[in-house]
Amino acid sequence: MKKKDVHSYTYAYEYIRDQILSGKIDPETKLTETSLAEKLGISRTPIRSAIAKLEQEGLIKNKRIFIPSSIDMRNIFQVRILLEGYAAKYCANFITENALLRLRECVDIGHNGTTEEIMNANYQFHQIIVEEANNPLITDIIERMQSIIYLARKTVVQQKRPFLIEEHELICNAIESHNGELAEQLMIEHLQKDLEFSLNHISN
Amino acid sequence: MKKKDVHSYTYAYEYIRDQILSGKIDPETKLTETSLAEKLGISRTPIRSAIAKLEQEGLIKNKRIFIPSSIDMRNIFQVRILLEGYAAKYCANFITENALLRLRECVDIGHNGTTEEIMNANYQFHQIIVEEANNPLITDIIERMQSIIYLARKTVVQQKRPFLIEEHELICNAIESHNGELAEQLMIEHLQKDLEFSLNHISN
DNA sequence: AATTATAAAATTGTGTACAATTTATTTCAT
DNA sequence: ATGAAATAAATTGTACACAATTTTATAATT
Repeated sequence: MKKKDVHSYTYAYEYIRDQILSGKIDPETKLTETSLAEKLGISRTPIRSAIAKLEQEGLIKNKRIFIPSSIDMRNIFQVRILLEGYAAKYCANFITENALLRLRECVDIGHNGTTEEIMNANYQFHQIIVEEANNPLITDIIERMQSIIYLARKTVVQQKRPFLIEEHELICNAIESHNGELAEQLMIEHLQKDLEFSLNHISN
Repeated sequence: MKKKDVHSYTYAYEYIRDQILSGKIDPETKLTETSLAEKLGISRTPIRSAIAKLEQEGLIKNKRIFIPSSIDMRNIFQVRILLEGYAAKYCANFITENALLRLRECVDIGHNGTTEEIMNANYQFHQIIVEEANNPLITDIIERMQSIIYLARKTVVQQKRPFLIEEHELICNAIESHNGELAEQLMIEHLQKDLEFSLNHISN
């Protein structure tokens, strides 16, 4: 699909990541460099790079798929609450006009879009807020957790958690009216509800 | 705890890391796999692993040493404030007796130790609080920032920032008396002062 | 049968050669 | 000289062979 991403290790990374996230790999199986290399028809070197990256993203641990426990999920969401809560508060004062428009668009898609579109809009909504916090480190940290966050988002969107979009809308409104404290509080509650719903609806 | 760390990539990692942190590498020079491999007398493969790790720790960027700007430092400390502030608050309720003792010991060493001992005690002080928050992800994130945090700590300790140890003592007291809100607030102010001092006393 | 010791297999770590790509240098036309 | 194009050099990406290590299976001892 890309021209620039001809590199084998990118290909391997995306392939393995998709296999894990779509649940096509039995969680028990050990991901060995050799077998993956054979399956993809490339050498072990790029496979190793790909696994290293997935390991630092927390999707793989000790060469095995890492399925987050409830506690792991709570830990991840605690970090999200701290960082995204801060980002929401910060946004209320410093968000750009353009970003606010895109944020509003995410809410709209949330109301009218297809499941796939909503999945993406949901991601974008949080991403915009994080990026508008103007702290690349925070963006990085959140980015690193995406693979696991994805699992929760899939659950929440596909199983249609109630008030999901309405909560986005409230956050959006709070940011628009420059109410940082409210935006932060709403974001915290929003994430807590996402967490609880995910834990009670373990899909795959 | 010390395993068979004969692995070349561990050796390479520690060597390169030390060279950077002690300022022995000119920030302009590009860290090429080949030249490092030659210098250390090993092959490029383990060098590559080492560089990948240092890159994800933020000490290297695009194969060049990453010297954090003032803005970068502020961003890093913003994350510390969020995570360590939370950890301090959490600690006030859930810290173990043993950890509290070790925390107190760090304060004592801060008063009486040598510069090197204080450096380590300072690290330990923050580390204990972070670990007692019982969230391995938070521990990981902080751990990943250590290399850069080290630069600030060196400045603060070696140039004897006023009230450094006293602030630790106050935080320790707040935790001991289960005053979470106070512990958090003190930690935030403590980190802010560390940041400002570091920015005004750029040592290397 | 359980436990330990030994051997075999699988897997990861490392070195090295070469290909692909990026970066630096030279050449040439204007 | 300046800038574009061509070329050379440096560097990274990949494959593969072999060594070191870890894991698994097998045998031996109690």
